[in-house]
Amino acid sequence: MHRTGAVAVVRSTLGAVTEQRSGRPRASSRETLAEAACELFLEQGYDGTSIADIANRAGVSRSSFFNYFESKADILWAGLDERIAALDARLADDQTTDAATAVLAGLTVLGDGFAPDSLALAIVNADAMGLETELEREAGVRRTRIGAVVAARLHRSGIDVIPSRVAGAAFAGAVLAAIEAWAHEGAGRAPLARVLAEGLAAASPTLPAP
Amino acid sequence: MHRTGAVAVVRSTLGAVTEQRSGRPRASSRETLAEAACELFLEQGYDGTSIADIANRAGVSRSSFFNYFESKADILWAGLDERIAALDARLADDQTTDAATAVLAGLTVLGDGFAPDSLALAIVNADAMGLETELEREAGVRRTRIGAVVAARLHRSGIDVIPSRVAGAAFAGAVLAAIEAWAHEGAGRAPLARVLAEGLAAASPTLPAP
DNA sequence: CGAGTTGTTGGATCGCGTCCAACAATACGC
DNA sequence: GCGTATTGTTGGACGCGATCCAACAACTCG
Repeated sequence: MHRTGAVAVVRSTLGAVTEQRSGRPRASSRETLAEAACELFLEQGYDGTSIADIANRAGVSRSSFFNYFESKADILWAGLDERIAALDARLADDQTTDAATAVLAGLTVLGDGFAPDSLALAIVNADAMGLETELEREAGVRRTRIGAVVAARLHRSGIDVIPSRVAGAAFAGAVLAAIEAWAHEGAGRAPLARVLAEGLAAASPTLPAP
Repeated sequence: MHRTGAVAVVRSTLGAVTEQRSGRPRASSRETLAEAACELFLEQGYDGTSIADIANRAGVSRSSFFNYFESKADILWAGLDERIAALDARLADDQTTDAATAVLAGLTVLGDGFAPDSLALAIVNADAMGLETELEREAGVRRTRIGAVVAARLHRSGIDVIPSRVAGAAFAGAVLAAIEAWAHEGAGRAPLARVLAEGLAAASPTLPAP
């Protein structure tokens, strides 16, 4: 069986680290597929675009699409999902006594460096893409996930279940409201941080008085 | 074309009002289908139960299922969805100056008389039914909807967009956290009102100081 | 009894998501 | 250079949710 783990690290002249694993190289990338998808969403709408269409424009087969994204909806949300996973790991490891500041810090870094990706594009062009209901559904999932992560951290620090969940929901709502506002005011121009700070401030009163 | 609107109201001896419309009577009901569905979910799991299975056990055809529910997921959420629609209508009509108390009152009546239906059963037996991810998804949709309704009412009264959405998210989280807690502590025993009040209290600090 | 209305049924269709076996392209040890 | 392990790609099949539609059935009313 696998003798070495079969991973070679190739260091280029500039020192950039490119992980070069054995086996056939990928024929495409998430970015390529996401671009193709967004083009098609604008041309034909979200529902009018099949996964086969997207794969076809990106030059891969329909089967391969699922090597890059778990579902059609994940095209738009993959970026945020990664950050939520990172937030989860961060808050789960956290040993601080002050859960409130840990949550605030975690959510702030979640927003830091958030790039205008396919999600921002989709929010702005939601009507043109026929995405209204789709975004409602999928935004709800992320709100739930963020809320659960935050609530778990708060509950671990001794806060009751219901207040923890309410606070989690408030902070999750702050994140998504901020993303939406940021996308609408031109994701490229202003950083997400400012509007996110406004949301976090609005949600903070749900935390127990210090 | 339709001459009278074709609706006859039949008043029984006890005064109960049964709307008797012209045309073929329904062969089943939401309740019958929901019961059949819950039985099957417990026996085979949610994913292992097809809509054909449900319709079959309830004694109707698969096609007819969609005359009663819009989707498989709606079997569990139809009850709450009706109340959300009522909340929406109530808050949209509301002319009160005090948006905060209007929201609190609206959410309280949303919880009043909430009966332990298929949703409560599903929450309690989520693991047995293999519903964990499904409930996460669908609960998120309702959280989003409640949050949007509340936020719209708050925003109409002059509160900024982001604080409105954060407060909406907090109150929506309160409702769903309350329903979940209520289901887990035996939906039949205690009324939803008490635990819901706890949630609303936890969410209230997101409202502007009076 | 006939007309209008409402509901049921089966079948067709479409797309998402899963699964799988066959095949292709790479790295590595020899 | 050659086998081998590994990783990806591809096409096809499948099941299921959901939509649509024409034909039919059951009821009310005049």
